[in-house]
Amino acid sequence: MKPQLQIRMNEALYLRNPESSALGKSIIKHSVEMIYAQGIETFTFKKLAAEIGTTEASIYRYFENKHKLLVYLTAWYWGWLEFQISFHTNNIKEPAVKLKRVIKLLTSTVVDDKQTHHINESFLHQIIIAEGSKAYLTKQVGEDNKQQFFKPYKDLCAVIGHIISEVNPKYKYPKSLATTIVEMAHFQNFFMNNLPSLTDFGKTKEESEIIAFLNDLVFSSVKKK
Amino acid sequence: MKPQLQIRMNEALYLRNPESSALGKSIIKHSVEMIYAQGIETFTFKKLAAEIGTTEASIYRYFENKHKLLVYLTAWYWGWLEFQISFHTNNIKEPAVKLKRVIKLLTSTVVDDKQTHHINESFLHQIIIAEGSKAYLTKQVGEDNKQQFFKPYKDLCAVIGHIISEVNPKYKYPKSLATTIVEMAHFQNFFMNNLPSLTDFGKTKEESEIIAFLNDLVFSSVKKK
DNA sequence: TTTATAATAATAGTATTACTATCATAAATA
DNA sequence: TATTTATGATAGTAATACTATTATTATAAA
Repeated sequence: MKPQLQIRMNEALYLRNPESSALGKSIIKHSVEMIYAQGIETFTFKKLAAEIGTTEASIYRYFENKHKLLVYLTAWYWGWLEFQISFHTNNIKEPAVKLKRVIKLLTSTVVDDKQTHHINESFLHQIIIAEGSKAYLTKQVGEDNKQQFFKPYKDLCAVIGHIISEVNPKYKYPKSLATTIVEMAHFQNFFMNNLPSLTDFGKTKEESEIIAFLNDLVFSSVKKK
Repeated sequence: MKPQLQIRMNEALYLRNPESSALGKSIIKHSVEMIYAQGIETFTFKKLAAEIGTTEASIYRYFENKHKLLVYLTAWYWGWLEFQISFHTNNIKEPAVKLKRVIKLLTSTVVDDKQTHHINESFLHQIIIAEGSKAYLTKQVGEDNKQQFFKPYKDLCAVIGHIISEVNPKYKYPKSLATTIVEMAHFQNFFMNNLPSLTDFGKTKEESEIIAFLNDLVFSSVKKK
């Protein structure tokens, strides 16, 4: 039996820790499935309660509202992804190789690790692509940021920024390039599948092409001239 | 007196053309002001009606719902911006110079042209930064796309893609780079002002730095090697 | 084993949102 | 002057986003 990977979560994101009970885990599991299937706009706590056979009131004991739940899921994802990245780039010395691996991990469809836990990472990956930016594109972004809700996202970007600086310490925009990589890994995927004329991958719809594009973009900029 | 610049709008975006009446123009004007001030989430047709001294029912005669109104505003913005770009790059022959000018126009805070019309372009620019991607990050993106709601956005990206191809006909990802420029012009601005540790411009908060970053990014990639 | 203590279920209720419908009236147009 | 059209006034509905209360059940401490 594999040790369950636990992502350390900011306690201000929930009222009761969903990892602490069967109901909590069920809330997370079915939230992911339902938001994946119907999108965050039409998803409601009432529908979720019906789906898992509990009451709205019970769900509100775990999460203050839908926004907090979305932020929770995104924070979990970024924490999980940072772990994946540190795991898969662990013994790579060459920073350029490491950066390529990061781009691949960011862009590739996640395979759900069924053994590990109740969260379907593949669904969650799709949720992050379509809904992730809504977590911070709000008027409360300042408040939420003060409460450290975006720390996992910022930490991940910082890690990528550091790798960029390792590749070329003189490159002037490591942080902005890091966020560009992360956001574009997702946006190009969304566009490829939904507004294909906005990308150069509309024909094949291959993730490998997004990876090639990002590699070209990143290494052209970062490489010493 | 300047000729009023009219942006040709997709008729499926509205029930009654808001440009055709004083009430319609008031709806647009105050929508922009209110969404700018309070964000799309807390903005409602009821509040808007109260603000402009009309009824909810009257507003619903112009727009089916809030989403359509947001899509209308974004479509207007992209149409307007494409006009700005064609105007300001009109007699530039050198494609690289043209591309630089485009990056500057995309990134710079718009100055409201008070003389021209009821839409405050400066507010609208901020709305596009914070809310623009919500216009297409939905489950109905396919439907909306079929109805051509995103044509102005796609047209603008196509124009930029063509300029990129003029700079280097052999560059492999003109479309994806075009969307990257457009999205990053906005996201870097949002991050700079709201989550500054994600960018390299948190200290100065200067738009000129975003422009420098994008120029470096774009020309490193596009230039023949 | 009893008892305290949590957690959940069941139920009800409120304010707001997102609309739709109807009818009267004012303004524009033919 | 008659008629079309836009708006205003008013009402109403279903769904959303919660909050509150009380009854049960499961768990864990004494």
